[in-house]
Amino acid sequence: MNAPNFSLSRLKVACANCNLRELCLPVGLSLAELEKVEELVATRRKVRRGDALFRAGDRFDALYAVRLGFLKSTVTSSDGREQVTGFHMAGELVGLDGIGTETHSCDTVALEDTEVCVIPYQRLEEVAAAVPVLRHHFHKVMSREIVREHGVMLLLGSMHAEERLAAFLLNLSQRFEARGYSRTEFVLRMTRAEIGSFLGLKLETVSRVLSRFAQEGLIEVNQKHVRILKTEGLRAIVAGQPCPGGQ
Amino acid sequence: MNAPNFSLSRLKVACANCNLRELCLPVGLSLAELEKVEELVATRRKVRRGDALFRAGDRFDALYAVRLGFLKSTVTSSDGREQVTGFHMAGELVGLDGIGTETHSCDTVALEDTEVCVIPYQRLEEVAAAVPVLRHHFHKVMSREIVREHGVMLLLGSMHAEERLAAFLLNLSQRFEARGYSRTEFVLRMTRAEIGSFLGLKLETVSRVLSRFAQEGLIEVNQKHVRILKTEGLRAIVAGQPCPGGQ
DNA sequence: CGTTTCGTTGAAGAGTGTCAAGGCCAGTGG
DNA sequence: CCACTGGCCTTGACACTCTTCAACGAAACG
Repeated sequence: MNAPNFSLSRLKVACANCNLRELCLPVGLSLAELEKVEELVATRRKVRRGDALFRAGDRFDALYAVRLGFLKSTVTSSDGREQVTGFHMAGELVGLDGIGTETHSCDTVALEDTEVCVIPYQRLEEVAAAVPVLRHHFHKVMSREIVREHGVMLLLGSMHAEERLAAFLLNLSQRFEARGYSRTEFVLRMTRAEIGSFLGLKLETVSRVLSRFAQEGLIEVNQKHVRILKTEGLRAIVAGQPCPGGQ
Repeated sequence: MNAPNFSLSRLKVACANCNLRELCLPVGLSLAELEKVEELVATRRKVRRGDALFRAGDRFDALYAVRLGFLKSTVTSSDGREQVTGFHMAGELVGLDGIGTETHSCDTVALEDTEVCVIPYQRLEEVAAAVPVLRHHFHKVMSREIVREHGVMLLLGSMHAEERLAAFLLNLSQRFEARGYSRTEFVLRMTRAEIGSFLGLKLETVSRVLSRFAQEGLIEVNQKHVRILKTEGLRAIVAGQPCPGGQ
C-alpha cells in the first residue's frame, strides 16, 4: 500500500542524486548547470505536521521544493473565510505567490511531516541570469501553475459535486503515479473539510459523494484510505453525465 | 461618462511615451533599460471585436501587452464546458499560459476592438537575461497572476452569488480607476453570460442579483451601463453579511 | 481510557439552476 | 421612416443540488 517503486531513504544533499530531479527545478540540466543549481539549494528545512512553512504576511525570501511530505496552501479573506488553493507533494515548488509583493499571500502548512529544499530567491535570480535553461524552466513552472489554476477555476465554476470529486481523485491518482506510487490505491493526507474547501463543497457533501462512489463500485473508501476500482467510471463522471449502469 | 483623464489618442511607438508604462512591463526601468525593452516590442496587432488573439492549441511564441481594448480568456474542458478565467484591460499582459507547454491552453478573445503590443517570447528571455530589473518584474507579473487566481478560487469556492457580484464590480471599479477612468460609472464590455461564466453563476442569476443591487440602491444598471452608488455597501456584502438597512 | 478530532448519515431548508415567456436595443433592408 | 430580425437582458415559477443542523460512530492522541 502506497510503497514507492524506488527508495526515498538514502538521499544525498545534491540535486544530481535526488530522485525528484525529473519533477523538480533542475529538469533537463547538464551536469555543469546542475552544479550551479546545487549551489542554490544550500539548506533543507523540516516542517512538522500541522506547522506552517510560511504564513500570509510573512516576508518572502525563498521558494521551497518539496522533498518529502505533503502540504496545503490556503488563502483567507478579510472576513475569515478560508479557501484551500492547492495541495503539494514531493517535487513541487511552493512559495511562488510571494514574488509579486515580496510578502506571502497564503499560508502553506504541512499535512504530514515534511522536508523541503530552501531556494533563496535572490540567488535563484542570479543563477537564472546565467543559466538560460534554468531560467526558462523556472518560467515554465510558473506558467504551469497558472494553467493548473485555470483548471481549478473550471472545476469550481462549472462542475457539480460528483464531477469535482471525480476530477480530484483522478488528479491525485495521476500525481501519485508520476512519483512511483500506486495509481489506484493511496492515502488521503487531508481531511474531508480540506478537500471540501479546495473543491468548494462542504465536508458533508464530500463524505456523501465518496460514499455514493463506493456504493456504485467506482472506489473503495475507508476513512483516509482510497482504492480506485474504475478509473474509466470516474473519467466518465468528469466528462459529463454519470453512467448509470456502471461503466 | 467613462472618459479617460488622459488622452489615449496620440501614442508613439515607444514604451517610454506609453501612458500605460506604469501598469505594463517596463515599470521602474531606467531609460537605458527602457530602450532594451523597446527593442522587444517590435510589432503591434489589432484584434477586431469577436476575433481571437490566440486560441487553445495555438503554438505559443509571444506574450501580448494590451494597449487598448478589452479581452476575455476562456478554458474549455474536453466535454465542451467553457469557463471564463479572466478579463483583460489596457496595461495587462496576456498569454502567460503558453510558456509552460509552448502551446496556449486558453482562448483569448477581444470583447471590443483591441490593440496589443506583441512581445516575442524568445527575445523576452534574452532581454531578461541581461536586464535584472526587467527579469524580476516579469517574475512579479507572473506571481501576481497566480495570486489573482487564488483570489478567484476564494470567490468561486466560498462566496455566494451576491458576494461574487459585489466583488466583481469592485474589482472592475478599481481597475478602471487605476487607468484614469471613473471609479463609479462604467460600461460592462462583457455579456451577462460571460460574467456568469467567470463567477460560476448562470446568466439569469447575474441578472437577478444586479437587479436586486439596483433595488437596494447600491448601484444603477441599465443594460451594460453601471453606476456604483454605494461602494461601501458593496464592500459590506463582500465582507460578509448584507447590511439590510442601506450601508 | 477518556478526550478530541474526524467521518458518516438523515431530514429539512436555502440558494441557484432550469425552463419559459416577453421586453429592449442595434442593425438591416424595405 | 418603419418593420423586421437576432442578440441580449429581465423576470417568474418550479425543480434540484447542496448546505445546514443534528446525532452518532470511529479513529487518533495524550
